[in-house]
Amino acid sequence: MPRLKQKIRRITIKDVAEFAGVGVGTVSRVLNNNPHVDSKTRQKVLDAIKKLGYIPNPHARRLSTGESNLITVITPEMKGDFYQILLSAIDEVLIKNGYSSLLYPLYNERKYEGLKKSSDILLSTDGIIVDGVNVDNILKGFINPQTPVVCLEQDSDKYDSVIVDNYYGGILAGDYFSDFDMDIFVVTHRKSHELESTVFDERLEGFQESLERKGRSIDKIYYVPLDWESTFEVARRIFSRYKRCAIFTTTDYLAVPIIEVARTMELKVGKDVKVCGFDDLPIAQILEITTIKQPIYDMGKIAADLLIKRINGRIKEKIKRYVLKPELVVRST
Amino acid sequence: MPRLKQKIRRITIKDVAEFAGVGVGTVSRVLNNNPHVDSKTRQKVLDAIKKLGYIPNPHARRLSTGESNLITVITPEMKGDFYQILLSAIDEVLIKNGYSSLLYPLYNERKYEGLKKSSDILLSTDGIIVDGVNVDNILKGFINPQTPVVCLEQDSDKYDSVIVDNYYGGILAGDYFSDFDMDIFVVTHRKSHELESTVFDERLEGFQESLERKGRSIDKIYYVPLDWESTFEVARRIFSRYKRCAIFTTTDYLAVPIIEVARTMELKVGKDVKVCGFDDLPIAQILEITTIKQPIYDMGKIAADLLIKRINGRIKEKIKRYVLKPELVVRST
DNA sequence: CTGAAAGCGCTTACAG
DNA sequence: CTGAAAGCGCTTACAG
Repeated sequence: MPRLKQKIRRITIKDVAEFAGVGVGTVSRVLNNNPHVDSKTRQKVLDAIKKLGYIPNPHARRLSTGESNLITVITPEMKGDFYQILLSAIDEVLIKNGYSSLLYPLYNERKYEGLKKSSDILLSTDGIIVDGVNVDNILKGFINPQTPVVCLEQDSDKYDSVIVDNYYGGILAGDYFSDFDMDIFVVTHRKSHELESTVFDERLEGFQESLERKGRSIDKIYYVPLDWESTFEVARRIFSRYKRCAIFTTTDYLAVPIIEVARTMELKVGKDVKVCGFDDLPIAQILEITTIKQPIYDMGKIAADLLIKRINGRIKEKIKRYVLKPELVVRST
Repeated sequence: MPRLKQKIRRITIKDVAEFAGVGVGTVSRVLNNNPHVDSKTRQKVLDAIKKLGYIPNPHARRLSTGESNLITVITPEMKGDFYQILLSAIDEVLIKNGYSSLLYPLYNERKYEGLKKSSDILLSTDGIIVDGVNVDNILKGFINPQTPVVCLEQDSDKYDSVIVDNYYGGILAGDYFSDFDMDIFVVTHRKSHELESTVFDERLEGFQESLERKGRSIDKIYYVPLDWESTFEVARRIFSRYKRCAIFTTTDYLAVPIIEVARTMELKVGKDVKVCGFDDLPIAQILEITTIKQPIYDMGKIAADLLIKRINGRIKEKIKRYVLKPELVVRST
């Protein structure tokens, strides 16, 4: 005889059934919009629910059905427009299929540890989408082997993956820049932490490779943290010496301060100063930045679709792998 | 006889018990680190768990205990350092008390609707922290009346709240500026959406009030969206006319582009151009921006502490209300 | 269309 | 220290 510890008794489906004078099964059917319920009975139940202020217990439902209708979405961070778009795309697909997303951004070291420790969150969902970070370390042994996982922006030989050909994107930028008769600089970010993405390096490599093929080379690479403070400094340093140059930034995010400094210094951006970013973030569209467009929305959509299909067992193949191609979008910079 | 739909059978506590030759109760005790288990028995169980690859089912646990050890954290968005700090502070308290946070950022309209509709997420947690957005609309009727709620940066006459005196912060900035013998401008953001915060207006009001008391007034208010693109434009417009002025931005975030433009135009920031922000974000510390410091970390910590205490029934009062005072931090701008 | 009942996988007071 | 069993609040196949 457990549970003597006096808890506040919640209103349950049983209370509703009693009040409405029906069986619990009928209440459950009403709750689940089962059409095989007489409309009068349905109304009685609905009234009882309202009267008693009944609120269903999702845990009981999940235990009973074996499904949570929840999807865990793990991201390395959550700042910036990129994730806004990605998550919107994912949410759209999930909602359409009756799922909700459970966001788990690893915005600090502790959050990462927390994931390893209290895998409770991962265990309670029907599927997992992991962006950017290497999952095999994190998930191994913590989740049910049956739980489907889709990797985004990260290769995996264990799970499905949706990746973007960042190297190819770099090539595109390099091909575009190789015609310019000016010094070529790169402003990029160097991975400084296990959890950070390697995409910047891949983009840089492609860029370098393309230039070499065309007999050109990078005149200088500036490494900056992923923030604007430092990039402003770099931009001022560059433009105090060079009034004419081409700059490739491995993300649009870093292009912004550069363009702003150039404009403030009254340099002709798009003519004397060429800038090409990467990602095609909303800010690149607003500021009309030439960029390598990454299909962020598609990435999210494809990943979510894939996961849903896996959950429903609608995929036969062992492991699926999507490689999306970025494209050059020439705008005014 | 339900559940004929052939599901992949999970390994359960029962399998482990059988394999280890003990009762399920004992397995449960091992799982929950109950000290009253013989160390040999414990080892047998542990071996069985490993052998079978057993993974506990959190839904069953939650149904049984009536607790989820989960806290929902609702924020109006998730961009920027502010939330990083706030969430870190909250997480720290939660983890210490054995809880995990479930992040629910309302980063778009759909997400907001989703919250109203699928209240599943809210229903499954032991408590809720809501930042910025007005909760009464959202939560009314959706959550258990027993579920404790703490409002952050938002007053409530229904729930506990932790707020910052933004008006007073504006006063502080006004008092500071009133001595400067130069034109005074404000760059701020106007609430354009139900979900946006009203803190900027409160700060502006305090600022205005203080200046009036000192016989001064704002020469011009610039309203911008909460992004840097527009703020750059505004900054260039201001500095093309005024080489000497004092600018109050209702958040540090907006101070950054202003300072950068001023510096790039080689104006003397801190001497000819005075800038005071609000929040004391990390960026304000890095760029040494004078600001009105908001105790972000404390806000999160106090809110989380309060919620935990509520959950544990350690608070008698009907409604608790904390009002934190911001303070002026004079740095180099 | 509807009710009674089994079962989902745990926890825990009880009785050894 | 340990096992048997009740109970958490749902869903659903079964038999009307």
